[in-house]
Amino acid sequence: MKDDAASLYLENQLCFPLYAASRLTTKIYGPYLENMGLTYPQYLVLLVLWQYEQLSVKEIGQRLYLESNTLTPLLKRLEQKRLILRKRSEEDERTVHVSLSEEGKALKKEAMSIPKKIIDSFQDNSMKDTDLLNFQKTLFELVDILAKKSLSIKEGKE
Amino acid sequence: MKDDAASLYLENQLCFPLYAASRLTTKIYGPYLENMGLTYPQYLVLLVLWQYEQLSVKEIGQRLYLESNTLTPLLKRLEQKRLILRKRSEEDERTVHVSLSEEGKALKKEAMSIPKKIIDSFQDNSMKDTDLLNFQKTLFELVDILAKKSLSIKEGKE
DNA sequence: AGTGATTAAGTCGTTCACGATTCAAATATA
DNA sequence: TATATTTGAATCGTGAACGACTTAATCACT
Repeated sequence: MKDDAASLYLENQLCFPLYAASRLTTKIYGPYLENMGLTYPQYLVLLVLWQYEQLSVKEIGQRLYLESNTLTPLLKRLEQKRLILRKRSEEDERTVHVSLSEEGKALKKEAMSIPKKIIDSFQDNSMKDTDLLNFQKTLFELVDILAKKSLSIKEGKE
Repeated sequence: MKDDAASLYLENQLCFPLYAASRLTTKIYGPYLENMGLTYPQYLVLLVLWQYEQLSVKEIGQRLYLESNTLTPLLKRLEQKRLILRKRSEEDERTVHVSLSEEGKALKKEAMSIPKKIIDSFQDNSMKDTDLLNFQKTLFELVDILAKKSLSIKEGKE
């Protein structure tokens, strides 16, 4: 990679296409989530709760790479929608346990049809399944590396 | 892909790792941009202006997949920092031309050192260059497909 | 037991994203 | 030429993200 002006252009960067792809994929989810009255980050929280039943705010954050300053207001909105329950732990009063309400559990059935719909809507595209699988694998590796990196940045600061 | 609960889990999805990777990479840019007093989206706008000198709000949006409701306030902030100029076109009073101030142009030199620093900070990682290049290629294809897709969703709505 | 550090959640302020809408200018069409 | 439609930018409201900070509870160590 040459250290000249070209390296500044969008096409040559990694961060921009990730940023664009993230926003664009979220937009594809949009109509389906709107039907359920959810935003994408709210859907992600439910996703981990459908998998783990009960988690602390901290544990949700570890899975989504988010912190309490983002999660607390979001969880309050999910609570207002009667989809989750928040309860302060009795063993450790610092932690708050988040779990699904009956409505929250019920929403899982509806949500299960989304991935298939998203995939179907891509039937006409030109990407090979093998390419996509490979891509996904690298993407997860990247997330892993980035998470460690950004953690070390944070610790370096402190 | 089976249409059961497993397909809901984060590990099996594409959108979540994109979302995570996007936020994590932005965080890596953080310290460098902070030195220049910029946010990542502001940096992106300067990036396209360093490449094209002058663009309308619309044209910037086409390159970054953003619309005026996001760009207008952002551009005003860049104007306040004296990095760009905004001038309503005389041929077509609807469009606003955005161009770089001298300070904005001067910032390019500083910005040029960032990509190398980011890359260097990844020296110790385990990803092969070839994998990364392949990944980047697929990522751009994906952005292209997603952009078309989300455009057709939008038009279908209208 | 006492105190100093750490930890989990929450608050606050700023900046994105984005849907819905408005407004004025330009274009198309009757 | 009138009028309808489209277009580019801007405004508004809501919900993320996130840095910096606060608060209260727990832990670690003497």
